[in-house]
Amino acid sequence: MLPDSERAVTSADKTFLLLRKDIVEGVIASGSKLSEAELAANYLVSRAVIREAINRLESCHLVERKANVGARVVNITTDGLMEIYQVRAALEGMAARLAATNMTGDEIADLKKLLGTHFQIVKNGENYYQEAGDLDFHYRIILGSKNNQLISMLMESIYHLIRMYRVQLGMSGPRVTMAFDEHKQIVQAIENRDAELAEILMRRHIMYSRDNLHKKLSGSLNSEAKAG
Amino acid sequence: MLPDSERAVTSADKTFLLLRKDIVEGVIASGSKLSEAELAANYLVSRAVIREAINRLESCHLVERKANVGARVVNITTDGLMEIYQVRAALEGMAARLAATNMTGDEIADLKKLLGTHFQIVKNGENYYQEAGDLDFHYRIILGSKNNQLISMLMESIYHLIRMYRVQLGMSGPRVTMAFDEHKQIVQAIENRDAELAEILMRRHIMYSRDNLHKKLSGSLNSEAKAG
DNA sequence: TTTCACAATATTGTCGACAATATTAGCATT
DNA sequence: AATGCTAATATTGTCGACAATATTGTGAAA
Repeated sequence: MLPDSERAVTSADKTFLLLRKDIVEGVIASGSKLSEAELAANYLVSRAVIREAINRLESCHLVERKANVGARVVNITTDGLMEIYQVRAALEGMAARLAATNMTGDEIADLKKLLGTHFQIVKNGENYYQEAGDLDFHYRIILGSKNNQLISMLMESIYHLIRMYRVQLGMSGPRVTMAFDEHKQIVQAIENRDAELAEILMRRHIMYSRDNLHKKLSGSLNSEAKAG
Repeated sequence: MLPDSERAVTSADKTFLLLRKDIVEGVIASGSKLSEAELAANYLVSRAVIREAINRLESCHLVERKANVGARVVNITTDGLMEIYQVRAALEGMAARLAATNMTGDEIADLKKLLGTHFQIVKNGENYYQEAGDLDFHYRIILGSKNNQLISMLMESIYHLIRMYRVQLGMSGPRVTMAFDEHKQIVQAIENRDAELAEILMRRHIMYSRDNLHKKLSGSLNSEAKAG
């Protein structure tokens, strides 16, 4: 059973999830305006629930609202993605540090098992890393930090933002090149309860990925400064 | 003139700010239920604007909502404050790192000037550090990071949360013991454009403060694990 | 032709009423 | 008396209408 907070019970919950999905996957284009009336018609709900959904999207930093003007999906820029990765490095680095102390033996064993399945995939000649598997790896460490503030920041806003970028920039899918060895090192550090090293390795892992993205994107996307 | 995002233009804006003030200052007790009807009557607005305000308070992690049940002000616990400080250390450490690279010469000069006025205060025999001054110092470095994601996370949620704890635990006011030397070191690192050191020092500065709080609070406040 | 003012339109903000859900109170049964 | 069911009450969720604000379009003056 899902935890109480994750289950969509109310109409606004469902609409929020639908809207988030459509934004993340680009069905609603980045930068486009969100008309309350229009959305209410499309999603077959009243403006009130659309407004509540939009408010929550704003909390995730997926849309920006201006009073008496309306909401727009955030613009995708290289700079924006780089900023997010910088924050991610700081937070997930700390998560790895805390996980090294706070994960139980069982949780670490599970993590190693996950790593084993990933190794099988790599060994079997498939030279890619499933995105889902990568996410699973990171999720476990984030949850392993046992810090609810950290968990909610990463899971409720940053990860959806990143997914939006990945999907819309075509960086998603199975061709993601793997960093299996980096994952292995991180798990080893956690198993050794070496918090300091776990943080350093996790941060480096994320910053490598950031540099990769930067290389692929430089030139292909404007990195304009935000206009007033 | 205030930036567009800071000006409260709509009724929901104003109510949000009022409610936040009252929660942070303990006028509305931590753990207490927020009845929409009651608040609507007290603040002389409709339930719709109360609901919007509560939604925003939830984004700040100041209240928690449960579908069809209602919203409660978050509970204050030692563990909670420790968690927040851990996140703060990670984010502000990163902010200091980025500030060392991204602050302009003028901004650094201003920061040094601010440090000078603090030195005057300390030298003049007042053995305390004004809380406002401390905040001002941290704000400048956060803004100096030039990372909007980082800025919004720290300014829009973490800092209000911390202030709530400080006010309600009586840790506020002018008796805050100063860490002038630590501030000085941090500024020096930024001036030297030593990003690595700036981060280490800022993180240590915050973790010292965290340990201080922990000592003062241990025993005086329950640190129960969150129930179901 | 350009620019400014003003009217017309469209969009967001706010409200009160009703629907759906949770909580409480009372009663019957064991 | 304790437990479980049902009805009554209270609270949150949703809706459509109206108010307030922004945007657009039109026309007059320079």
